[in-house]
Amino acid sequence: MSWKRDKPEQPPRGYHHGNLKEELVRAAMGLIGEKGPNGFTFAEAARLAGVSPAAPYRHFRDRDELLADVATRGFIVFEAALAQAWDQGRPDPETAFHRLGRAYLAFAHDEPAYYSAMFEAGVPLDASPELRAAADRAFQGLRNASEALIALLPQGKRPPALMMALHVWSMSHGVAALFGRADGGRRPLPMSAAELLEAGMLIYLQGLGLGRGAA
Amino acid sequence: MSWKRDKPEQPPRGYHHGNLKEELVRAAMGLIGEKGPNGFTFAEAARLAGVSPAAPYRHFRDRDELLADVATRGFIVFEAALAQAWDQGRPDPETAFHRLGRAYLAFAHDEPAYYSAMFEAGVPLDASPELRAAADRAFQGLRNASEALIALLPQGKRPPALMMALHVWSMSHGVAALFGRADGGRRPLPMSAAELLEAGMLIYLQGLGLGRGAA
DNA sequence: AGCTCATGTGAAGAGCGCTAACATGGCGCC
DNA sequence: GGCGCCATGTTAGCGCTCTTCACATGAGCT
Repeated sequence: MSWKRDKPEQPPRGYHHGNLKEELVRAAMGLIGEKGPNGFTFAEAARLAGVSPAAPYRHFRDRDELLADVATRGFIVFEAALAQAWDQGRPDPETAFHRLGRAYLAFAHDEPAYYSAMFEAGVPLDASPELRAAADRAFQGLRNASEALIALLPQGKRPPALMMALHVWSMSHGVAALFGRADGGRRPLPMSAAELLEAGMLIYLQGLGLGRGAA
Repeated sequence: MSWKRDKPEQPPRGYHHGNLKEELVRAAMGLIGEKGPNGFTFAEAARLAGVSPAAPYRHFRDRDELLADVATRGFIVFEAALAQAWDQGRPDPETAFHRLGRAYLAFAHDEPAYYSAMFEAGVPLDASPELRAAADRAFQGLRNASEALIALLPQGKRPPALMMALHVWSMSHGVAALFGRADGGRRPLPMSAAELLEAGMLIYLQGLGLGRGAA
């Protein structure tokens, strides 16, 4: 015999779902997180949300728009995480900066769905103005942190903050993309991705003249 | 009126193609290069090669195997390009090292199909032993270069070569992935990706104590 | 109470991955 | 030189996805 609940946790709903858009996003994130951005399927997200395959089209123009939406939300959460880690450079910029690096990797590791949608799914940055804006704000956070660090240097020896921010982002993304994910199949390391990035950043800062005690 | 050649360069062939595997790889690379690793379709590659949609399965178990094959070839070409740029560290390791960096970006820029298959398509490194071997050889090239540079440092101040190679790869990949592609939609920069990487590497080397004239 | 429109459903077309059964003919063997 | 094997091609078809269209439902405003 079968109880009426064929699917788990299916609070009976009427013809209208009421909160479909959010549920689709959550379903999509679950799929992306476990099967990668390509394993995700519009139809399957609909199935998980308990609606017909055509229903999602009332909320997203197409599959790519859902992906872009996830990426946008990702950048927003990302920026918040970075801002919290940076904490306005307290107690001092160097300490805060290393927290920032760890936060970057933690995000990539703990939010694979967001990170995938943001950097691996091939979503063009200008898929929507909101996406671009969210990405810009996140980058601006990195840039502000870079500026605070650079301010510790004597005037003659200050590199452009934009360049430094780009370097930081590049190295962080490189480490995260190549070694930071749990998605087996990539290279095993003698050190954790976090340690690798931390060491790399220390060397980089040293090169700028921000070595320990140099300030 | 139409000349008999409906499709360009279609030398009439019999039932058997004769060189289908190679032609499929070339078709796949064309598609990946212009539409990304997801835009590539097994069926379309077959169409480009002028065979039926089922024919590719005589040469590749499935779509992923073709992708892995492209990635493997990519790593081989990549390793050759890096080795040529490194040129055994001549005339001196620093000069050769910067050539290496430029070669990395040039490869990412000039061979988008290879680079996509290698780093963006989500092909697991152990999809085949050949793939893993090719990737390992490429990395070994970077590692050897790192070792040569490190040898310039006084004994007490030498970091692990493996770590340095990982840093170099991370930063290179980060720059290439975020800013180095022509696939519009990403961020416009006040400097070229090559300049960005060059500057980053200079700062990093400076941090290691390999600054100009420090050797 | 009645209307309207956002939000759902079902059916359907086109395309893709992949398999199975069948066709062809290049090449090695006698 | 003729024969047969089997690598390599073909056609047919299943199940799935994305997407669109016409239609159904009912929540909320007037």
